[in-house]
Amino acid sequence: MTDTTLGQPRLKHQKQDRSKDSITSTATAFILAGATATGKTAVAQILAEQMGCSILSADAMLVYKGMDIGTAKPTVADRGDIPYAGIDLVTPAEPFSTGRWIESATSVLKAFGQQQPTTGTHTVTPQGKPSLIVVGGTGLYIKALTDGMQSAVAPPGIREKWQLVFDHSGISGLQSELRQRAPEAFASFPDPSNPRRLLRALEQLETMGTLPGQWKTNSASATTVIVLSLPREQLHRRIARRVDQMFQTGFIEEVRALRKAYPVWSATAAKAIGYEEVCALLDNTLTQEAAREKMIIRTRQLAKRQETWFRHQTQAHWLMLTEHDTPHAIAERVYELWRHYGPTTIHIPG
RNA sequence: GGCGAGGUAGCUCAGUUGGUAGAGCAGCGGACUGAAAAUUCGCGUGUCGUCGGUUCGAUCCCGACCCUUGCCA
Repeated sequence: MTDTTLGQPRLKHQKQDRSKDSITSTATAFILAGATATGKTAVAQILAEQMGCSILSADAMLVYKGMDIGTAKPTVADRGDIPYAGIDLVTPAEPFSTGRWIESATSVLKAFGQQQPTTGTHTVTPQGKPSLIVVGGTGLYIKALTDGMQSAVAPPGIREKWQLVFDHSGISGLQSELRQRAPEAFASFPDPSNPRRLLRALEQLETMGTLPGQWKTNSASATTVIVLSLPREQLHRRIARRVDQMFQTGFIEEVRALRKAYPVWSATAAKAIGYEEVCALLDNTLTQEAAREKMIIRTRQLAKRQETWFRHQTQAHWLMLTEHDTPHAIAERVYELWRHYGPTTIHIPG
């Protein structure tokens, strides 16, 4: 089959990377990405059923238990018999991070790694061998998976320390701290007015002695992610429709119940699109029409940022869709592309 | 119908003592290494309601008209 010949150079390339890092094992997965509301969840479900795969969600908001309607999480009925990982990992009261997601993903991959051949013939559906579909819109999670994120858990207190610097002396405080510690790195810092990145850079510098730089495995050229995309105007229409559906299917009630169960939410969960607005609605600081409007706008802006990420940060094959394409038809096209590219090899850390 | 206020970017508005105009939001593009649905950077020509008048020159002053809005009838 043509799959294997196409897959060959990639495998060689990745084996080289593997030797210079202390990565012990690999797994393979098919990766499906795309902006929010492009329909990737339904497509992944169909493909998982047809191929006998499990699904690993790469989405920063599906990790929260109970945040279902507003995150467009597939329902239990939607999921059928397909095992899902990467969802319902923590409560909205707990903070979450990319690191925690990788941790969780790693344990999933380990289970799959043992069942997968590391080299040789990869077919799209290895007979009798369950395979993994990674689906999601959080580009950083996918890239962390495919390219290997430098790992270091900062000891508690360090971020707080730098946060304090920021609170007291603002962005210029962080800038001068970084300039002092790493002048040449600061000079070429990509966006020096971004407090998050400055803060994280200082945190990492203190913890690991290095700044964020090279990805661990430079396999971007070998990884092909399928990205679903709709024309902007059609996507905007779908977003508006989906937000209205959320309200019609009890979104406000969901948020009300969640607040009762968890009076205080983590900073990450509290910023979720829709949840922030409906909380404001319940606090009477926003009308329902204003909440709806704001949700639609924020979702559109998210979608735009997601597409920017996939355009520039991942080796992607874009699948241009129309709103008239059915999930089954899309699934068929994705399947063909997966046949063509073969699965992506993922290095499992540890 | 009378009196007042207003009609400027997709929206909300600022402004020009007359030399053809700029903010916020939206939109578009970019960045992104453990907060990522986060955070952050860049991009502003639009018959200044319409038609006349005054003027070297009008979006600005004057007149008429159209539309919106408030109060009084």
